[in-house]
Amino acid sequence: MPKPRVPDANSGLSDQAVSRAARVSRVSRADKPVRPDKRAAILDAALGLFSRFGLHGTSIDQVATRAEVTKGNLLYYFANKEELYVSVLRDLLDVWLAPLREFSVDQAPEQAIGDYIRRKLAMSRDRPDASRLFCLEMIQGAPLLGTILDGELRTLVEQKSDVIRAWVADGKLAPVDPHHLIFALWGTTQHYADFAVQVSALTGKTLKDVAFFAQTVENVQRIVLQGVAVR
Amino acid sequence: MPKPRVPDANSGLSDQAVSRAARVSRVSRADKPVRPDKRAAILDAALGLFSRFGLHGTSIDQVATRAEVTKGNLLYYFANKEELYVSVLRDLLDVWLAPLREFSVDQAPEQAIGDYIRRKLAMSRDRPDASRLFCLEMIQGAPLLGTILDGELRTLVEQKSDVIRAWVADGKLAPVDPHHLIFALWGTTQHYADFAVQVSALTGKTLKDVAFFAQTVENVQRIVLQGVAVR
DNA sequence: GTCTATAACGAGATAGAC
DNA sequence: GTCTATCTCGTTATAGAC
Repeated sequence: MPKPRVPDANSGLSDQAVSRAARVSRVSRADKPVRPDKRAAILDAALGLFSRFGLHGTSIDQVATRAEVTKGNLLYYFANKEELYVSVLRDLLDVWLAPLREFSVDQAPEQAIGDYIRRKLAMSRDRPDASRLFCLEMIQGAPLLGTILDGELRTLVEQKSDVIRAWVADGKLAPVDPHHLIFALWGTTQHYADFAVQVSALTGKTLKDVAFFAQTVENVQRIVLQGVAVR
Repeated sequence: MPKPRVPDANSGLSDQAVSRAARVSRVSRADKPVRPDKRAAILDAALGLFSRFGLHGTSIDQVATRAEVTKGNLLYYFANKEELYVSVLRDLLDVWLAPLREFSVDQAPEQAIGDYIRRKLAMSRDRPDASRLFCLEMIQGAPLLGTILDGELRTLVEQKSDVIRAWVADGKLAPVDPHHLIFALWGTTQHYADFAVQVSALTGKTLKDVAFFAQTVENVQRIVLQGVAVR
């Protein structure tokens, strides 16, 4: 039996690489949801589940159900479960690395670092699933991301580290090790995505809350910026 | 065949919740490793696997093999997989909360925060498995830890938050929101455990490396302490 | 308490009709 | 391209001998 689905309007979430326009299903005529391409719907459903329950905690059937396709159909698009998982990961890599790529050399250090914090926190707010998925990968030793990420990320990090080193040399920044500064930036910002449950349990708030988001940006910026400022 | 188990004195596991004397297997006569109690061996093996691959990524058989018991025997000690998992979690809770418990009211803020950073980083070094396991739990929405942790942790955090608030009120600390400061402390320190693969991929070092550990403590302390110092 | 054997089930993947 | 049916295997959990 065919199942009628509730249309569900697309409340435009627009701008930024951070957004996820392709995710939302649109309505064609009356009741039948139309997905531009089913592949994207599957990837999207998979992301949502993998990022919470991991590869083994998620069944193909669950993904299929969520994507509103059958298991058989899913396996027409993706040869097997692992291929699906890796596809999700690879598709997400650019989004994931975007904030660091934008880490600007041309700005003053406080500006560059402050902006980076804001972007990363926006990522934690808009794409917590991405954050969680990469976190899960890391915890397991990045078996499937290993090589892909290692080379690309390493290069990127070394680039940005050079910038930071230059700032320190120019006396524009307190003498911090670039790697540790970057880890601190990652740690403080990703925490709000990966430990969102804990954050909301303790504060009663979510980054979706506009005021709380602003307050978070402000606090993280204050701590880190003052932490690396020249006295 | 019944196997003779050496009673084996409990060589006091002494200092710090952070150490893990019970893990190491010892040799009795010639070649046979003797475990004080099998239950502990199972819990230990389970922790190692669960903290990497999660509940669903780990099979009972793998745990049994690692603990050097049979699957059947394991299920004599723990009724089912989930009970084993929860036992691991519960046994670890005190260890996990220890650093925050020691967060001292009697010290000066810089001292208290600096010490806390050191203790948390020592935890990331000595018990990365604990850190990873709780991280996995959080990512999944803490389904099994939820109530246990929520109440206890919440109380503890509120206590410490009051201390921080008092410091701020007394002008001993820059005006930071206690919650965000605590999140920053957690994020920066736990990152070295949960993302250890990434850290070692980018720096070539581990917290086990004495010099790197010292350097890490120093950098994190510098950033955070200067970040919350009164100007 | 500890073992082996096996029942019972879930999930990944394939086959083949439409 | 999409579906249903089915094969197959790994895993959980139980039964029962020792």
